[in-house]
Amino acid sequence: MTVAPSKKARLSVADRRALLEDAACACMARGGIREFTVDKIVAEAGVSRGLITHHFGSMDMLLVAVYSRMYREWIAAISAPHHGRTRLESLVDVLVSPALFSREVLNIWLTLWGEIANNPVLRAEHRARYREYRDTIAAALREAVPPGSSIDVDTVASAFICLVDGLGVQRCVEPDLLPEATARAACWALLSPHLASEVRPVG
Amino acid sequence: MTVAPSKKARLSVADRRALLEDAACACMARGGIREFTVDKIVAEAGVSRGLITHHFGSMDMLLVAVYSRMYREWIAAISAPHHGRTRLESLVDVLVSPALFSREVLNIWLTLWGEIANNPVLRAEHRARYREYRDTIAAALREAVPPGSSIDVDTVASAFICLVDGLGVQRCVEPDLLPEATARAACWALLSPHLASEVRPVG
DNA sequence: CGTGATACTATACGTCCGTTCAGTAAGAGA
DNA sequence: TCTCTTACTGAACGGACGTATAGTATCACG
Repeated sequence: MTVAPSKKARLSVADRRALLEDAACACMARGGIREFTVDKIVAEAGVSRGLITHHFGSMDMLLVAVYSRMYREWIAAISAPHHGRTRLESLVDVLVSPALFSREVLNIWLTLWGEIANNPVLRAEHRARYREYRDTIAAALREAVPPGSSIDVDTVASAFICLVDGLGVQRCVEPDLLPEATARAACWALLSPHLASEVRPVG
Repeated sequence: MTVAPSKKARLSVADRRALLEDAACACMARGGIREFTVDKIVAEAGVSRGLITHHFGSMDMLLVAVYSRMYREWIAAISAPHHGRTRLESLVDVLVSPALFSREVLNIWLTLWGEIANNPVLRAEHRARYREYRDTIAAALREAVPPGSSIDVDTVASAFICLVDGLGVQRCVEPDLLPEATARAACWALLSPHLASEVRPVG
């Protein structure tokens, strides 16, 4: 369970913060916001109770750090190099891959969304990150639309993000009802009508 | 704020339960799961602390009651009579109407999803309700697909539900970024390719 | 006009929450 | 080797949590 590399080792601020964020994510993945508590997180990280305040100031600030970290990793994952396929194809594949489309990861997102909706600090963080996310998808989309097309890639990207979010909800709540292939098909059902025919994968 | 129709009136079990469920929904709509507490709910309802245990046994059971109620009302709303339009058209309209597509209602759903993902009792309740929900949409869809079409309406209904869920997340987290018209357009973008051309509304 | 059933109140209880803070010890620089 | 900074510990705090329960008051029924 608990990773205890050495008994009394002092870590750099960055390393210790990362370790606490990891532990916080593990707790959230396990039981949502109810597991996001000081006691659970420090037990997971194998440190003392005072350390969260020392490094983050408050639980709210740790929550923001976790959110920021999740978004950063998510965008990095969908921006990963694509081997001999279109950017959009590899992007969709990554989104429905076990790395992102797992109950654990999605439970963290679902939990964070519930907090964003009710936490002004988190919402401010969200605003900036969402823009970056949408732009990444819009860029991939722009490469795949037929030349001279009049569609607004930002709008399509927004709708696509909504679908991906909804697929995530479904997958998190009832994983067996939504296999990876079905999710991928749903993605292309939304995207294909806007694309040049040669870039549409088989349905 | 608090609805206090009479000072010491004794209500029927059904009425009092409904009143407590209303109060619980109001709290959830206001601040998610963090407002779903005994103190907040009884204050909202204007009753004493013991009443939740008396009528529901525990907070967990109240949560299940709230979930059941939300789903019942949601399905009733999308099943409402449609005046001179196809069932599918009026269904989509209701889904993006202020009655359902409001920050308050969606905040309750978002909160409940987070709980379903981590609460076995709620998940069992969800399973039955979701089936009913999907069947309602599949029925409306079946009326709109071209005769002899080979599409699987259940699959399309599932994908559509995911999109609606995702639109709800987006709308709840950042209402201004997703106006009703955009949401409606996203719905039809997913549905239209499967429909007979004469039933597609203008984009 | 009693009288029993029970909707409802109000208090008390133990647990867990996030934060504070005085104290400890590790490790870099001298 | 000494010293100073600070990462880190762990106990203590006040408050909020859900639940249990003894007591009160209301209404149906006789």
